[in-house]
Amino acid sequence: MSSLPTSPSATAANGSPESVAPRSAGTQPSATPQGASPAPATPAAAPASVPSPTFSPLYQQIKALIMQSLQTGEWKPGEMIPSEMDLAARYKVSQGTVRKAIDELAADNLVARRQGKGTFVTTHHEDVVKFRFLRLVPDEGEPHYGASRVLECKRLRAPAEIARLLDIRTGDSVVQIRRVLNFSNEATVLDEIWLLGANFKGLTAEKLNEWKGPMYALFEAEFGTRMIRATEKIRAVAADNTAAELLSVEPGTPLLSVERVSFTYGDRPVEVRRGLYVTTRHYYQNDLS
Amino acid sequence: MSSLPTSPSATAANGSPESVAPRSAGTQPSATPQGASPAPATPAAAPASVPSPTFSPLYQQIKALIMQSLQTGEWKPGEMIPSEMDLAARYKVSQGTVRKAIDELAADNLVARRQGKGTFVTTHHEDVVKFRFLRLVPDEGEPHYGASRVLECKRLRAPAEIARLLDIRTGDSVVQIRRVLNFSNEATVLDEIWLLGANFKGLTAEKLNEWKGPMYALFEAEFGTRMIRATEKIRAVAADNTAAELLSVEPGTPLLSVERVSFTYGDRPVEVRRGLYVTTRHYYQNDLS
DNA sequence: AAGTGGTCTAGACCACTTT
DNA sequence: AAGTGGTCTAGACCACTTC
Repeated sequence: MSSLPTSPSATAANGSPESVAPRSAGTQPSATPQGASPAPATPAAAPASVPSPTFSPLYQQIKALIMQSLQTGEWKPGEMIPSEMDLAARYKVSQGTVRKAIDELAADNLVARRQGKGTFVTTHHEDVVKFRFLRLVPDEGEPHYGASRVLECKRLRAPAEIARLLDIRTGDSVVQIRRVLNFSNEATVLDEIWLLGANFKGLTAEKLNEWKGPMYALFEAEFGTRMIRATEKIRAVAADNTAAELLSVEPGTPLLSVERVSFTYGDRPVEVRRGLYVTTRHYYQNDLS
Repeated sequence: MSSLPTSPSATAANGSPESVAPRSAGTQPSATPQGASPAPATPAAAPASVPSPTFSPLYQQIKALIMQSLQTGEWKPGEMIPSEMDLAARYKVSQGTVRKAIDELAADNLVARRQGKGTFVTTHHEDVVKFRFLRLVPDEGEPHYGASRVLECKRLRAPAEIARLLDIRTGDSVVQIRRVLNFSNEATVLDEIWLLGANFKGLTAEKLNEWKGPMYALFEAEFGTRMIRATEKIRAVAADNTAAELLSVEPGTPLLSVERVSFTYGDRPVEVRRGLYVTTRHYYQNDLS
């Protein structure tokens, strides 16, 4: 939520809302590229003061500006963002600085660079992204996504625990979904999902069932809510009667319990999900590095 | 294992084994910084030939060279590597190119930069690194590492499955370790570990029990084998009688099964590990991004 | 041919740490 | 004060894609 971080010399509100720093726009690199002193009388003495309360490098500020444009939908998922040269001109910084900002956005998987083509906003429609958020891999053969069967989709008031995780108040509106995922015709995942009510008005079981493809792609396309990060807490639990029946296993069968909180821009939590995975013919893949 | 990749213009064997490219070493940036043209008569026409069979950017070659020095132990875990300027002089490239190489090594967690101090080889003695390889977090309180009780440590011939994962032949020598990890005085992890026999001559239960600290730190310090990456396959399983007894749970209790393969330099597997985690008061933490 | 991202260089200055 | 990594710039050229 923080807007432009204050920078000792590089930032100071000037006229243009797009311009980041009041730097000398001339091609000649002046003696003080960082911080155009508004007091031209003492050009050399001015910028030494103020040892910077909250220093933020230029490229971080550019990154924040680009992220803001992503959030507001100026550049939508799947679209190309302006070229590095264009962004450099827009923000009045060098191409190298824009480059470094985009480097970080690419590392965060918010955008993807394609040489010769441009830089594109990532989307949950891509195969690559799917595997980032569903790490269940079959023992044999390639990952394959079966159909999602929605059992339930209703609005209700958030229980205390869910509200806490979503950073809302107990009783605030949430949407609850329950569904079963089949992998090669075997019930493999039972999901219980809570979504921020405010962000998902009009979400129904029909919409979910009609949708072919990842649920997050639907959220992104129809509700303008893009999941960009998640944390998971994984445990082994025993199947209760309900889960056992829905997953066609014996009660007491060990299941992987995956509690996920997903975040959108600004690190705002928008989804809590509790998945129960049958791991007899699949496993949860993780890489440590 | 691949040595210096061939590069169209930037690479060609010259005298110095350290020098990467036969570029003009003069301080004056010549008209052709890429590929010093020996024929100054036709400056624009020369370098177009040879469309590069296996192109590899300079900084990748530098990265490989630095990694080689890490592997051979020229710079040991915990030590500082030469400054960017020194490395630039050594490899006869610009500081910016060295910088980019180190950037990637830092992203891979092979080195860590510390502003004002230098760049240091990472080590498993650091707290930060521990959490990269042991992701079990208590429900309440801070992560705390209890003592490791070694049940067994013996040499044996690799079973087929282990041999396959370690990329050796069935029957080749391996070291097998079994141990229990206590977290705040509760048995929480039961590990069964297989190590490449060739790399761990002289490893005994005594050495393991005397060692205070992470096992990987011992491997790194005493056996020159540094784990830099691992993959894990996670499942939920039921405790058998042996595991139940050692972990003080009822037989049949759901446990997290974590099958890990760890790799050292050159992506060579050196360890296979099967852990059984009690997840009643702890959970496996994972971040998706 | 033109436009995109990717690499490489050189030099300036800043921030941090140690001497 | 000196040395380290961190930021920023400007310009050149390369590789890939599209027109």
